[in-house]
Amino acid sequence: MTRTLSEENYLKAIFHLSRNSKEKVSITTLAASLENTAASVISMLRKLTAKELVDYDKQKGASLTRAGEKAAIDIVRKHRLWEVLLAEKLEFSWEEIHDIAEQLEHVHHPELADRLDKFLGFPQFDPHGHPIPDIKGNISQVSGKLLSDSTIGIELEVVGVKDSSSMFLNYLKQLDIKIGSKLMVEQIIEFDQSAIVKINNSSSISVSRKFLESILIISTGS
Amino acid sequence: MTRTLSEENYLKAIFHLSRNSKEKVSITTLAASLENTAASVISMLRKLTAKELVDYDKQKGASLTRAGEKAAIDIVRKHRLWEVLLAEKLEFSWEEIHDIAEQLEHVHHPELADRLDKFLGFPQFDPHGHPIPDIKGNISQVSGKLLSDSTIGIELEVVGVKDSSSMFLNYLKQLDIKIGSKLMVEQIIEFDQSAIVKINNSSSISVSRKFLESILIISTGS
DNA sequence: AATAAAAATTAGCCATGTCTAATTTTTATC
DNA sequence: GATAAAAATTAGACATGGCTAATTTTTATT
Ligand SMILES: [Mn+2]
Ligand SMILES: [Mn+2]
Ligand SMILES: [Mn+2]
Ligand SMILES: [Mn+2]
Repeated sequence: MTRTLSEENYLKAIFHLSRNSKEKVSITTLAASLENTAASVISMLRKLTAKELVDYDKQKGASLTRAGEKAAIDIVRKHRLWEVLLAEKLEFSWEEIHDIAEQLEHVHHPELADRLDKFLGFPQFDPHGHPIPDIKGNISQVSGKLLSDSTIGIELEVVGVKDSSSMFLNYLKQLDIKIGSKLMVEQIIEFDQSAIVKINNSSSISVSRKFLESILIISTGS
Repeated sequence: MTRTLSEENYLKAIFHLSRNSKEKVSITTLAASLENTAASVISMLRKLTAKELVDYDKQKGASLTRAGEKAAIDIVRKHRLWEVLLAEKLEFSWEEIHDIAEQLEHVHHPELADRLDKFLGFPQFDPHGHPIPDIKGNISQVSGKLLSDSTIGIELEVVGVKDSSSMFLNYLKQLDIKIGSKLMVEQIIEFDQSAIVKINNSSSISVSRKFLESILIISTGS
């Protein structure tokens, strides 16, 4: 019952997509997320259904079986632990680690994740602020809420990002925003839901709605 | 010009096989080494020849071009660096690391090997006693010679193994032989070239010719 | 209910990397 | 030099995981 790289990527995609919306995942959504065609998605879902990793065809949409979720969490755990190693031990930066971890997450060995976990000192979050599933598969609550859901005029602290793409992270680097940075939403522009945000108590910049929905914060001030 | 996993495994196999015999590698030899059929080997060699990583068809046998050798050394470097990380940082044992490194060696990132190298303190040899190519691709000489080439009655020290399979390494573990262990060949049996070997100055055991050809030693005594 | 748009599905094709079963060289051996 | 064995090659097939181009089904919109 060994899983191919493609199978693992599908399981992970379904896992992440059903986390957000809490719903069954449609073919179209999966296709967009994996940058594959709907036809390809359907044939893979059939394969995963046959392997009893995915429930499908019942209604519209796919969801993970217990076994599928277990497999997905295992991949996510490996992905995030490798990211910690890459960042903390090998000195890679925020925007470099994700793509390497995409490859490392598919390395198979029954004890690998646990050894990494121990070596790294059982980290709770990866460098993007995402929770690392523990050895039993329990995932702690994401700390923080979306910047788009925050109140105007309150001091906020960045605790994570929702988007780990190097495109987004390079943008943040340019703005000198990282985990721990201070933000304050000064104004929301009604016209397009963009905002003026003060960074680290110095410069104020204009950012898009999409930006606001990609940053996780906690409020730390008045 | 990105390489597939299969392509990389062929390059590595040609590299190792032509190291030993210093000759061009035959289809049959490659097929045996990769556990593929001769037909498969031929079609892959065509592909690699088209990519100018392999010279073929000139005479009997394949060899690496300059570019092919560079690629192969890069893979070997990654393999051995990962083995050091697995053994020294993640506490995996001798016989576990090779199979994991077989997967890790295919992870692509321009700086990964160098970061690993630095983090590990620029190790010269992997846990099996094999030299790690440096950043420029230079490979230091294997220290030691084969146990089968040693003189009878001289104290020897194990500095490496020629066979990194878990099968062989588990056998060594059972015999309590590791790098640094002391050996002495007491007798060679003419009949089948097997030998009586004293281990760590205590028990003597009988080992096959194949065994003698799988251990690297230096002489340390009279 | 009729119709249009969106989503899902089917059918057929393709590249990669394998394989088996001939067949053709090449190399040894008498 | 003839002949047998070994090695290389060809031919054709198959599994995987993609794709495009219909077609069918479902969902919305008047
Ligand atoms: Mn992946
Ligand atoms: Mn991450
Ligand atoms: Mn490999
Ligand atoms: Mn090794």
